[in-house]
Amino acid sequence: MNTLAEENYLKAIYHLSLNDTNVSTNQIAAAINTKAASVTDMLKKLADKELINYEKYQGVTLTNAGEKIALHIIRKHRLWEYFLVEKLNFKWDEVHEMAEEMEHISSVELIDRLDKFMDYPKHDPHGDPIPDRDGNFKKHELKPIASLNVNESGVISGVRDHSPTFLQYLEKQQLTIGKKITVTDIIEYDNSMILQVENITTHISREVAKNLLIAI
Amino acid sequence: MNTLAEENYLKAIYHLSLNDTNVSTNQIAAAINTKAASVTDMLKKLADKELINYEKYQGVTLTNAGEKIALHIIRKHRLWEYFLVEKLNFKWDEVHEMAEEMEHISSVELIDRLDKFMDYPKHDPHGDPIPDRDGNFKKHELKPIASLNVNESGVISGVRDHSPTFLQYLEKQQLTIGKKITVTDIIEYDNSMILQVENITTHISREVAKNLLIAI
DNA sequence: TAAAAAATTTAGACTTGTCTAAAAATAAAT
DNA sequence: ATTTATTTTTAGACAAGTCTAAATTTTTTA
Ligand SMILES: [Mn+2]
Ligand SMILES: [Mn+2]
Ligand SMILES: [Mn+2]
Ligand SMILES: [Mn+2]
Repeated sequence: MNTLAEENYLKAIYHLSLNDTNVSTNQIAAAINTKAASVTDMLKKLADKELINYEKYQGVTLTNAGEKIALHIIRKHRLWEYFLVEKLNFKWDEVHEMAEEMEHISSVELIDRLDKFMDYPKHDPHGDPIPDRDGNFKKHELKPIASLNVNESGVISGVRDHSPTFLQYLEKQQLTIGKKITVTDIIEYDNSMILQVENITTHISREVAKNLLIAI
Repeated sequence: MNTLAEENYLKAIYHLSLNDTNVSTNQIAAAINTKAASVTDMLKKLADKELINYEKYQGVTLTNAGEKIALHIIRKHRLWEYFLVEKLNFKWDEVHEMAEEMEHISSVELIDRLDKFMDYPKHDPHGDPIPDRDGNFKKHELKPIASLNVNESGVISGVRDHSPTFLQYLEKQQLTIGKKITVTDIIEYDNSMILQVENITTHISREVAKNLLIAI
């Protein structure tokens, strides 16, 4: 099949494609923690395998075959994260690095059985959708809490920043997936927000409000 | 830590050490499906890391550090096999190849939690002992059914051949781990054996009798 | 115990994936 | 529309792991 390195490139390109239609060499290099020259080498290999569309200097897009592989890796990543949290009781800020390794386990039958074992979860611990075995998922439309006005509310459904420190902060503030929040005030001076989270009042910075997402 | 290749070499050396104190280059090459020249290269690297004791032309033994790593990989392999059979309902002949990949997942915390999740199993689906987190396990003494005389009996506790075809054959004959068997007759002509397995009578070849193990 | 056979190691080469430094192309700024 | 800055690609090198073919060592056999 594909090497571990190839899989990581395809996954990175997929994620970057969500923000930009054409993904640049430098973007990939930054995402994957390598140098641009290394990326160029790999892009040639992936293009040879017809997993990406690549024109020199013009950036890349995934072909259907490439996207299918990327989605399968993401499916595995998110199912293993769900397993680690729901079955092995890890916290949501602890599972990403382990899933980075587990997503490369190749057996399709294994991942389908794991999916069934957990009763076909639709979202991972961070609120991200889990593709089914055919790569399909309903992409829920989300928006940042920062876009709300006073007295508007929503249900926390995702995060834009997956770093452990951010996730730990949210956990401490009880700002976790599924919680309903209401904006009770916005401080004009710094655009920070006062939230009502169930029966708790919390004050979050603009920065946090931009990275915490609610269902539309 | 150690690379995937290094881990596979250490594991192979460990398994071969159970039969011979000094493990030869050719034995390793056969076990790992490589050429002797490649093995020699790797032995030098492992010796540099002080994971094996290596003297040119004399074969190798594991150091304590090397054995510890090997046992940890074997622990992971067998725990994942147990998981696949007990939680995901795979058959005992289907899990080895998947475990060959999963045994390289690095997190120690993950494997300890998996161990706890399954309530600290002592043996994998093939009857092999699962080392604890310190590498300790009680090596059960086993002997082949072939060593029994007429009217002697024992409990099936392991296999000497782990190939899917052998395991499938055993499954079909109900000759699975935990079953009590009694030798009711031995055919002198070919040394094949008639077994009573609970309320079923089965006829097995000498070859099979040598590879099916019972607790002493 | 000397010759033959088998096992092991060395030498040199190849692939994958990475890097630095330099060249080329594109984009931005005057 | 040039010049300047940024991005991307090429050139050449390196480490890990493997291979074949040849040399060396050990073991076996006569
Ligand atoms: Mn993740
Ligand atoms: Mn996630
Ligand atoms: Mn196995
Ligand atoms: Mn096993």
